[in-house]
Amino acid sequence: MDKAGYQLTDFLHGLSGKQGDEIIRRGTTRDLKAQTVLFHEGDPARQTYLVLKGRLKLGKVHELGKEVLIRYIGPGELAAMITVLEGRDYPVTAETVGETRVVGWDRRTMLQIMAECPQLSINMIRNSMDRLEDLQSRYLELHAEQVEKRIARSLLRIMKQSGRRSGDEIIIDFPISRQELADYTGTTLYTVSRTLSAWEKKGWVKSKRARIIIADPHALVLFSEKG
Amino acid sequence: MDKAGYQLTDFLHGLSGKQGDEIIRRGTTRDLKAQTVLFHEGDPARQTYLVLKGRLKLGKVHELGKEVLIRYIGPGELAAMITVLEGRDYPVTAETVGETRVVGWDRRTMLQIMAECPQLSINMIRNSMDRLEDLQSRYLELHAEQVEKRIARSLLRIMKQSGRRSGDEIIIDFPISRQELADYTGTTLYTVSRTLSAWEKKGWVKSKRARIIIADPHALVLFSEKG
DNA sequence: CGACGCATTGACAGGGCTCAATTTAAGTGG
DNA sequence: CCACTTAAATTGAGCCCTGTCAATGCGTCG
Repeated sequence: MDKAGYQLTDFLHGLSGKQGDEIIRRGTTRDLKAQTVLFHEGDPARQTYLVLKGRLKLGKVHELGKEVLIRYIGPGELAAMITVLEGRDYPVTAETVGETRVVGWDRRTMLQIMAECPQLSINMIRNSMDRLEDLQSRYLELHAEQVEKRIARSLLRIMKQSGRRSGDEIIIDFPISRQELADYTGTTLYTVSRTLSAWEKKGWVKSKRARIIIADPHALVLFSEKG
Repeated sequence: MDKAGYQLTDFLHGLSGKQGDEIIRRGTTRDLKAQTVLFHEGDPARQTYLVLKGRLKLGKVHELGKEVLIRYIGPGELAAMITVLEGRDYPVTAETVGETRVVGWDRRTMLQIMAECPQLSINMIRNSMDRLEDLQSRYLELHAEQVEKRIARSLLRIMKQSGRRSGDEIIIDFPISRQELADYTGTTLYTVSRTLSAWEKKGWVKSKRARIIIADPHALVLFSEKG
């Protein structure tokens, strides 16, 4: 959506095309189907992944059932840097959303590349600081804000990250279920469902099964900020 | 407490003493009194701080009153890296706990140092990944766990970070009020007070005004893990 | 000693989670 | 193209956890 924000978190930002190509060549590119699970079962090795196309859904599970959705990782962003730096498992689950292409590097290669190209380290810090800030805000909201407001903010956040404008409306262009929105917001699918129903009556959103269209972004923003 | 964990997050880890001294010399060392507020009012400039002694309390405020405590920053850790990398304000509040000594670098100096010494970037990434993971866990807990368990986990977390052993007991060796523990846990001081009172009857903790002693760490761990 | 801030405790209400029952929509195979 | 299956979404009812408010107690410091 926003090209500037994009490049800000882009792993390869600030490099020449040649350097970037070389770095990507040294990793293993893989095309993944929707709902492929990474990091755990079926994943060959501990690698750090760069998303080229599609989207990774990072989550964290508690005791059977309870789950939170940490973040969606879009093109240009890295996942599982921790495996490289600490050499241990990354304690989150990852699943692809839609057709996804990633590049993976193993620990040794990644450390080599970082040593050769300091700019990458800087980019990684920026990106992890951004994520930290994002999570800090959501942490605060989870404690301080009522569910409906939080749902609004979640929608807006996802919209900013992966929205596609169509006239006055904004379409979230990947499938997201009530359950997932609930996990992202920190609530239950029931509450999400009720809330979206209410908003649909007000004309703020339209939704089909796992598809959400924000019909009146302005109203949502107002609601999320004052209520 | 744990020297290994310490070095892991140490900004200067992996450098020779000489290099470290030189880097610190290029910043501005300052001694701060308890409850000095950083980052905002009274803070001369946007700087990145390294804590040498004492402790910084990072928080984030919502609308009047509501506040969450993001993290305590101990010796060897950095705060406000974002100001260096993005050149903008760091959206959290910081306050010193007890007598504290910090070194501050401005944006330009910091970038120079990083360029000269890539190891620092690596350390910064490690540290921010650790924090990210910590916050992810707390985010999950805030959503999935009941208050009492969360309070237990908060206490244990703080204990690990700043506990001092004394026989079987562990003393948290800086003053922490009910309100602060509540902000850290994501609850209210009333609930914290009730819970601590109950635990005191069970002999799990002892507490005086703003001082907490964990009398039976084992029981607390068991409780936090099962219930 | 008085005053202020921190802590305790009780009573109460309500937001939102839980559980259960339907309805709707999307696949699937004949 | 239609029955059939399965997953997602809706909606209602009830209740419990925990936040809110108010009153009181207690330790510390000027």
